Amino acid sequence: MASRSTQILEAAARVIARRGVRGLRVEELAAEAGVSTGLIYYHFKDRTGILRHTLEFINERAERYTAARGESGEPLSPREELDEALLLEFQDSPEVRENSTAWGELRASAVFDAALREDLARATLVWVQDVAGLLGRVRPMAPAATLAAAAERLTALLEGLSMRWLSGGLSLDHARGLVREAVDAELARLDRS
Amino acid sequence: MASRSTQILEAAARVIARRGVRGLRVEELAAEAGVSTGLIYYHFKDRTGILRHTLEFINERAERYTAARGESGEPLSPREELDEALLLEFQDSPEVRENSTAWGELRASAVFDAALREDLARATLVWVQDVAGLLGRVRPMAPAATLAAAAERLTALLEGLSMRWLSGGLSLDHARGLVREAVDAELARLDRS
DNA sequence: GTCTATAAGGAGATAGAC
DNA sequence: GTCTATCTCCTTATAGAC
Repeated sequence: MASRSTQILEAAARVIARRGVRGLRVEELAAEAGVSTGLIYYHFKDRTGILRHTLEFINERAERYTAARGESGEPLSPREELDEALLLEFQDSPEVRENSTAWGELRASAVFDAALREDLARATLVWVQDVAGLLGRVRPMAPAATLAAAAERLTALLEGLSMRWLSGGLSLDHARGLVREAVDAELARLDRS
Repeated sequence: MASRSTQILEAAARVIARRGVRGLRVEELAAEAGVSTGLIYYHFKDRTGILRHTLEFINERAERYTAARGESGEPLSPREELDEALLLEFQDSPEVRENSTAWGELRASAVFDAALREDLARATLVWVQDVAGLLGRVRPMAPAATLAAAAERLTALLEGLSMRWLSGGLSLDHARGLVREAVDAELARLDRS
């Protein structure tokens, strides 16, 4: 039941992955979606409207594949769940790449656009708390503040590595290895505190 | 003895800190530098040339303040040197903020602009090796590959935290605390490998 | 080396037919 | 709802005078 709007937003995610938020051209989006530029303005008012709806669309989609992680397959140990949740960002599926790219673009745009900061801060907080929760299941005795700090570092590291991956300076395999070792290092640190 | 080129590049760093790489307009740069657009094209050929030279300029400036760190004041222990080198990125001086902003912009732009990727990868490598060298002086017995991986993580973490700082989601003090703890965690991991 | 003026080509947005 | 055609502004980049 992909409506016209959805069809355009899916195309927008692809175009943003290819050109970035600030490289998105309405005409290219129209071609990608197989519609006219006029129709896009009919549905989304203006360029900013396109962007806002696309970012919303992308967040919903990310929630969907994050949730799907737990449901399928055999039950995992807490450590395995943690690893999986973090490594989810380093897969070469178009959907993950599109989401990572858009997230990085959103983060970079927020530096110059106050309007984006609040949404981004909220989404970041949710992510950090999610990771802190997973860490807490691996080290149940660790204090909450320590878990939160470790989660902040791991998620910030993921963002940093993700940008290096997307900008071509880091292979997926290498990134995944670095993430695993970072989890090791953080867990070891939790044991000592 | 600031030459005209230098004057333009300093202005470019300020404009990029304000508008981003993709928000940089040659006309605004000209106004900021107090010169004409024509002169800018005379010196830098085209928009990409401006960007490339600005990246270079920023890296040199960062190296300068990185180098200046060691010279002044009392001699530091290897661990103190490492901490200082990493914490250098989290100061609220205009110069540091400009450098961090520009670096983040260039990283984000490189995702969509192949012309920037090579320079950026080279600059990243230099940085990683510098940090690996400092780590090696703290843990002289650690294997080079292990040091390199730790340096990759620490620098990627710095990039991630830096973006959060600049996009308003993280205070400088908090960022500095997280960096210190990350160094702890990485050093502890080096001891176990 | 530096400026002024302007060509040339995007890119966002709208009008009006169907 | 959807398309075609087009208007207008903005931006890069160059030409030519000084």
